Amino acid sequence: MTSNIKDVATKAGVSPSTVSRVLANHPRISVATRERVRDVMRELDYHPNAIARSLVKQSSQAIGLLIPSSIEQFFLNPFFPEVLRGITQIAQYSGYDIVLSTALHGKNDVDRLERMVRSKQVDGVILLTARLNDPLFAVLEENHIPSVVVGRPSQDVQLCWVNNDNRRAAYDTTMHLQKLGHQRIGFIGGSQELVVTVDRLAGYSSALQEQGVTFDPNLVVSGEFIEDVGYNGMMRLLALAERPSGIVASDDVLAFGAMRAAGELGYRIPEDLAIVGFNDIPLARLANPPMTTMNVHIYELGQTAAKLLLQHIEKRELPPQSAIVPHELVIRRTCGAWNPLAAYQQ
Amino acid sequence: MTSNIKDVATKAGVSPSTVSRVLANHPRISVATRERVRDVMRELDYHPNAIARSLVKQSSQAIGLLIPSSIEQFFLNPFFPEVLRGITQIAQYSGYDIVLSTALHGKNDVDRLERMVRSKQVDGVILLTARLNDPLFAVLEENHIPSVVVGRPSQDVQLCWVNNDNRRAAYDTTMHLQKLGHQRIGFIGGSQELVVTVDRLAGYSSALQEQGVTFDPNLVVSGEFIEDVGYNGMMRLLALAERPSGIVASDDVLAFGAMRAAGELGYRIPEDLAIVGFNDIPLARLANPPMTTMNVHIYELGQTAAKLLLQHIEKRELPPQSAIVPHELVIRRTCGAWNPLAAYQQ
DNA sequence: TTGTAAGCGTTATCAC
DNA sequence: GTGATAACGCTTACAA
Repeated sequence: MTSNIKDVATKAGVSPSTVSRVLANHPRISVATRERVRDVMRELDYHPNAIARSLVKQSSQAIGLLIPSSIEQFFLNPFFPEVLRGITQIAQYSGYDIVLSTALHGKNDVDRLERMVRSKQVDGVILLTARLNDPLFAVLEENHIPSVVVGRPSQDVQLCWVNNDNRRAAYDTTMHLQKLGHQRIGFIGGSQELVVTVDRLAGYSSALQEQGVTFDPNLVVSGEFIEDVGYNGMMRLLALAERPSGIVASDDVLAFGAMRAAGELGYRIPEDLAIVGFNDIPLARLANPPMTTMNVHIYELGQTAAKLLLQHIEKRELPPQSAIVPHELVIRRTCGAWNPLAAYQQ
Repeated sequence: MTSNIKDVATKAGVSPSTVSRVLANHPRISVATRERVRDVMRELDYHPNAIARSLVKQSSQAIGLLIPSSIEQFFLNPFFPEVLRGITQIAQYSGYDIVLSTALHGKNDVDRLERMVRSKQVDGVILLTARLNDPLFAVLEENHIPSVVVGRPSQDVQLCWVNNDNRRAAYDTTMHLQKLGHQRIGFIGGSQELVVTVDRLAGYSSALQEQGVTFDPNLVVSGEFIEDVGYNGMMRLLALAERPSGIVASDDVLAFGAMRAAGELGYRIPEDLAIVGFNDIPLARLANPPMTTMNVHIYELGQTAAKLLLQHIEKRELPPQSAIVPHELVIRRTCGAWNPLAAYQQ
């Protein structure tokens, strides 16, 4: 049916090893046989079996992504497709495939991760989220699996990671609102189990503290990274006796929800309420008004993670490394700081 | 280092085949040995090698996705993550992994597809776009690879596919605008090389025809599925001596671009200009004004594709099947047909 | 109920 | 330069 290396060898009148050598572009092989073997390959429409090769080479030329068990969460927020895009770009360039671990329905993340790495399906893994005290880190460390975490491991583990300086980034956004005169600033964040939430909350409160404002837990809401959470959170904040005049949202999707709530209640943005998001997703620019948001360079985050992983796959003895991807506040209209003359004031 | 089936066998005092049998939950195995082997597995922290298993079983329990060579295109439009989400959901449930074919930098799609399927890396493939006269279809057909196309193959091939009735869907959106009194309706679409574009264009013009309006090529623009194309397209249409009063955009991202252009030129939506999109991406609802758009149930498209593929992987002799996923116009504010009383008019 | 042995399609190590 | 031969780690007749 489908031909194998032996068929090619026989038909070309050589041994399988020779065929394997022309496959690998081995230098010490005569031009004549190389050509002949190549011809036969074409003739037989031969394609080497990647699985067999992986078995003997003990490497699959693939990197695994552990998708959070809630797939919904994963693909509904533009963050993930965008990291994936960065990862894919690097993988593509280096000839690595990407396998999405989805299997083992009903099993927990630890099992899924173990299976993926121990079964030799992939040469390394990228973790797409970092939870507080995440048991996955231990699995990676114990198994000495080349791996990179997108985010910051909360424990002290010997692992590679790529992150933003989230504390600083949140500090910067909060400070931006404070400089615009806001005293009472609310925070709408993701799950408190995520390291990123904790870090951004810390940055937010350190900015308050620096301005002599005491942290008010009533001004903080958190939940999943979905629009509804932003909507409901904003509703709750606006129902407060002393409502905030500015909002730091830890994700653009949350900010969108917050804007929708504010709009329904008749608040004008930015006149009555300033909102700053996080991520600078493509649609932030298209929002009405266009959204001020902290660009964390998600694509670069993905690229860097993949590069780091590939390095550690090729040289397994390399010590763990980490990288910080810079952030950058993109000032548009929702914070009230827009200056239409800026372009002329160089 | 990492233990294999032989280690387990030795330590448990049985043969490798016995270990293999307990792995496969073979019925005819004594409870005693099963327990003993299981204990040793745990003790040795044994995980079966998936690659070796694939080699002998001639199946990888993975399905491949051929990502369009322009990754940018792929992840930048919410359409793809959403199909992927549907596919992933089904794959997860059935214990299949997903491999994204990204490798072979610089090679063309045909090569990438051939490599993926012929190298036995995956048990089947899903094609995420259908181009006019796409050479990929022939590759799939010739190789008798279980496969499903998301979209409609333009040629007459013996392949599974899942699609919307795009002709009808575009007819419906166009008709919707016509019923609202629009005579001059523009069309902003994706690449003319995609079957989906051709189909929607056909539906658009058949609706015009039915209303006795002659098709005007000046009212049609097309390009990639990116926001800029919508923006520039709209600019061009609005520069026309006789500008359209309604727009059918073949993608919400295009519609967003169109709205931005209209806004910049001072046109009010829907008073001066009606716009209808396609896809109902999450942010369509959040647009300002909220966007009227044709929901094509992308998630279901992905699910159906995956289900079909899995069926054909398990029973390879099954004849090709196809499925149509229903569409549904979601009326919001950009078409001017919003009726705030609708909820009370049951 | 369990063991033996062949084989899945490659690559790597020696020879020559 | 090229060819035997032995892995790689598993499954599966066929025996026992």
